[in-house]
Amino acid sequence: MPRTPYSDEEVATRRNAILDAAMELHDEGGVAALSFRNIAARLGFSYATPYRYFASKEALLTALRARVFRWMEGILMDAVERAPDPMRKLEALAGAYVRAGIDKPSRYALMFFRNDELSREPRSLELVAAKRDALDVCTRVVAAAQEAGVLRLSVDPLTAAHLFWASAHGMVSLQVAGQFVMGRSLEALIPEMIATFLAGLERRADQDAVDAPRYRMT
Amino acid sequence: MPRTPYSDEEVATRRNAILDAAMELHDEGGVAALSFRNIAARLGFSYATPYRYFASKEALLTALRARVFRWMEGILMDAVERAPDPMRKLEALAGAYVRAGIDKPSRYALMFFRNDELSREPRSLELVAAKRDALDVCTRVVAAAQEAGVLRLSVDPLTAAHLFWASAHGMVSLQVAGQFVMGRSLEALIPEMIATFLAGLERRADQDAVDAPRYRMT
DNA sequence: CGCATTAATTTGACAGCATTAAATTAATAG
DNA sequence: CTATTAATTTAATGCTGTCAAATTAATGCG
Repeated sequence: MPRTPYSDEEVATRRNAILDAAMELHDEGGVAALSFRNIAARLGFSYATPYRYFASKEALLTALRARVFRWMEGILMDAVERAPDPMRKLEALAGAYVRAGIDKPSRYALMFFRNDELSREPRSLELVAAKRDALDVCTRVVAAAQEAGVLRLSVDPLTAAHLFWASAHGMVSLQVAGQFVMGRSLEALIPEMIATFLAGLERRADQDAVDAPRYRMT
Repeated sequence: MPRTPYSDEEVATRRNAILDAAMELHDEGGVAALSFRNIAARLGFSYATPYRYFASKEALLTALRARVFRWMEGILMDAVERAPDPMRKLEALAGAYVRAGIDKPSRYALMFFRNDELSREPRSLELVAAKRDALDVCTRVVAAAQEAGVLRLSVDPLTAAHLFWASAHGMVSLQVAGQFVMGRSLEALIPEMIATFLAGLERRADQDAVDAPRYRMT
């Protein structure tokens, strides 16, 4: 005799609709424009309805973050697929990452910047998986370059991928935050960064194989 | 016959008191705990009083950001002074930067993360100067290492300082944001990053001087 | 059909926030 | 003591997230 609950697909559809609206608002006006009330108004229902589908705003932001990581993963995979050889895949990967971050700074900020930066992120298998898959794209390209013999590594590919990611992330987030001094253009710095980084990986491989290191951390 | 306005020193004193309280609150509970009402309550006056000294919360955050950059500059200078030789100064600089960011993540986040990431930062000579001075510490150390002959550069010291900063920033902010995959410790990655980066600078200097580049961005 | 039952949604309410305008207090000079 | 002006406080507005209560909607039974 009772009313039947929504099926899983119906719930998923509504969750997706909420996330679609949230992404639109976020793209348009940043995280400041993202409120349950705005989302509900855009979808035409009341302001408390999202609570049926997301326990809190933090939970909604976590789901949105996962979406943005998936979006970035798609961009990276596209760029890698289009590039002809392993070295150009590495180049394309870094370029696509940087371009995406600069084209959509609010999305990039959502990936990494948190308002309550002291509290731990709520557990979300979805988000963890999305992050892992995005990093995996990078790791695979690095490993492929190594296997093809065009990039010798002094560290394992996962470590190299982390370092590569950190370099690119540092560039993008400093740029997005407007930290670079006047007259420095990112277009000029990014190739420098990539070239320096790759040369550093190779140099250290040489040193490990041939010579005593010129510089070594204690 | 009128009441005399506050002198510049009195105004500065009150501004400083507000910023002190703001820094305390921010250190304790992050940016979420930082409200005009909390600051005023801690100082024992009413919630609208800060508006006499800061036009908006964004203006207060800008002033606080400048303070944090000054704080970081002091940490970097201390570390550099203590180190005996140019190469160890570079090492100490990077180490101190990373350690400061990880020890005080909320301060580090304040330096670079903004809530309304789309709007431009309000003009503030104070903040611009603080940023420049902090970067100058890095540039000087890089230039000193170059002049001492222990670090050959393929780019000018300012560019190298930017790249160095971006590398360190990428590591710290990924760590602070909890992005590194399980089992990766920052303590292990940071020396890798520094060694790779410095080796890359030198390798490229070698290539420019001696040989054809193994890899070059187009 | 009416009706009970349960899900989904809406509405109301609360506390907190930034911000501005009006009201109030404090200090000074005649 | 009082007029004048600075500094502060209070009031008020319109946001926000969040929860509880009220309401609407859908279902199956008699």
